[in-house]
Amino acid sequence: MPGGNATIYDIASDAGVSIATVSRVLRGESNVSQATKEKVLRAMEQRNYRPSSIARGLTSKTTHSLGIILPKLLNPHYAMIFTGAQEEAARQGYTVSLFPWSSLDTKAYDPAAMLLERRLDGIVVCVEYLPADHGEQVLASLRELRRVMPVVLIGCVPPWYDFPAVSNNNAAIMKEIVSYLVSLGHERIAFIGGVKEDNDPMRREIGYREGLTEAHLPYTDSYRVYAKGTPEAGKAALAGILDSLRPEYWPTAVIAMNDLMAMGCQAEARERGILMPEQLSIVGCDDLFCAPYLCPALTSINLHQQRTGARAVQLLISGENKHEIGDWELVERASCARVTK
Amino acid sequence: MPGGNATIYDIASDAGVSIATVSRVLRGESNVSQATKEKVLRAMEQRNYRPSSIARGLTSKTTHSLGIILPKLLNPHYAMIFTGAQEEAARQGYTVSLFPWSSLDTKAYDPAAMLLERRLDGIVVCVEYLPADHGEQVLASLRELRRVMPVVLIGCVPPWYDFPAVSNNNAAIMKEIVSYLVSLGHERIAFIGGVKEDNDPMRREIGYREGLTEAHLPYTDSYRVYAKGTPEAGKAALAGILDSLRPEYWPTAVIAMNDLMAMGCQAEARERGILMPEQLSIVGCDDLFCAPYLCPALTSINLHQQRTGARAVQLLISGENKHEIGDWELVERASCARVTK
DNA sequence: CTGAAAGCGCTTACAG
DNA sequence: CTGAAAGCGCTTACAG
Repeated sequence: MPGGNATIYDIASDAGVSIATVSRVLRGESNVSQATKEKVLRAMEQRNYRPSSIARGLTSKTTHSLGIILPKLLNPHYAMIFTGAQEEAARQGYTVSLFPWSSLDTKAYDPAAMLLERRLDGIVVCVEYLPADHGEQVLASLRELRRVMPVVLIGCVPPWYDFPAVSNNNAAIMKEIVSYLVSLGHERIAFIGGVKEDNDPMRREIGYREGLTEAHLPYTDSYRVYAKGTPEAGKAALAGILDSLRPEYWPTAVIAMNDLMAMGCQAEARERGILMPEQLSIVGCDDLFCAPYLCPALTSINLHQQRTGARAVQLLISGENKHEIGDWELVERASCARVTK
Repeated sequence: MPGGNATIYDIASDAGVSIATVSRVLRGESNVSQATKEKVLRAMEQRNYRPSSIARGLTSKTTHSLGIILPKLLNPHYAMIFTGAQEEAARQGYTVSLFPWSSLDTKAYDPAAMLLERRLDGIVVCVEYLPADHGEQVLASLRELRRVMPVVLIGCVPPWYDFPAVSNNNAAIMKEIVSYLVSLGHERIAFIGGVKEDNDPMRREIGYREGLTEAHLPYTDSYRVYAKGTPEAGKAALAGILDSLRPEYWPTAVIAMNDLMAMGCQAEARERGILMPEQLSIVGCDDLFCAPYLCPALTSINLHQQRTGARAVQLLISGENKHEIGDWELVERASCARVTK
């Protein structure tokens, strides 16, 4: 047996000490004489001994393993969050396993699942959105989950949820995007994406309208389309706007909820022969790796997702009940242009 | 205590039976009378009892948790593999945690790490490439890892490695791409990407040259550039080719090792005002979600990565020592055109 | 069909 | 500074 199979008993007998002593040097306790410590260390080395984290977990009630619930790893936005979370976890000696939760927005989560049997030390939950019609249901699931293990939220988290979380001020982001487009002379600015959210004071809706108000621009229902965050949905959404309006009322700029939707918008505009950015400016969000390679290169919002994931893990491990708001930057690329009259 | 805290002892005493009996119904053994079974089930329900997979693991020597080692989750190619692996694992009651292994190609892996203490039931390792200069080193690491837990490989895996694996016939893929381009009239076909690989009989190099040979086209060193699989590297690689040749010798088509590199090639061509696909056809590989949204939409190879991940997990769990070769399809999009003379 | 007992590989008081 | 013993929550023979 090359290794991984020796137990604390083997080491103890090899070193001529008790298992309690071995356990002490294992955990780096100071109350062990230098001499015995070395004996034990040598024995462990020779056997290529690795303590079983699972046996350790049985007594210590801590598994050093975390979970993360994501809507969809295939969206690089979440891959970035996961990567940040995993790296931070590894740094602190934790492992993280993936639990997709595609049903977050439709069904109550069943905490009776695999999740519970794993005795995780905690879990990061990425909340994509809190639908107005059943946000309460989602919240209830989260609370139930929290009764059995520490939870840190990422995403849409109204302050009254009282969960440790790291989120973004989506309202502020949207407002800045609107201001940016206004500064380029845009007056007809569409906003595509997202379901009708609950009344999170930081929801995008708020910032979008505030931005318009500040610029003394009217809010128009025709420029606001609800759709889920996929390229296909983005494409269809823009098509819907264009089909419903006479060309002279077409928006000169559209803000997409995420880069995926923005990609779809580009595809639709391209098909229709709408020049970008001359006739249509587009802003996305998430700043995916492909944003610089789209046509035109997509202006987007860098959300520092890896940092977000890392912070969430830190909160989880430290147990702090903080709600942090991440910072972000508008990354200007070629997809936005000054309005030509 | 709402749940997750009851133990098998609680259930046993509630139901008025021994823990052995509880354990039996837990594991769904048949030799339990219907009556006691129901009593036990009721007790479990009332306590919201969830067996501890970690206690179970101590005795049964099986943790039902798998690992996956990826070069880089941020490349959607690997996110697809992971997703497929995770879904299949969940279906079979397994959990999978992520272990990035950025150092696979440079340093020997230290199996003494976290990996070992976790007592995983097995691990899927994605091998990006087997560098000619230290492929042996990588192989040695893999073998060492395998001494302590079951391993299934994904990626570049020469048959003589004798590992269970699911890989692609990269040679066949490359050959088909070359044939496809030849059928469009291309004669100067560049191949960008990958380090110099070891002598895997299915390596891309082989197929590339075979394709040329079959079309009675010369192999030209100037059209073969080694570079790693990032957009930046792809961009630089194409720039290198173009800078080194007089325009009349420029390739009319380039095959990129993956879509990431292809994106970089597009960017470089665009900057130089080279028309795509009229003056330059490009083929990628991996068929990332963004491929249809690039300009022009990128022709690529669909590798069925989710299926690959799922199969790897199946091999891991079943313990079969098979080497499977996944199938794939060329997905034609707008990035390739007939050569104009 | 059911139970008593040992054991999995650690940690944690408790003595000394 | 070190050891004997109990215990973590299960599974697994072994009896009956």
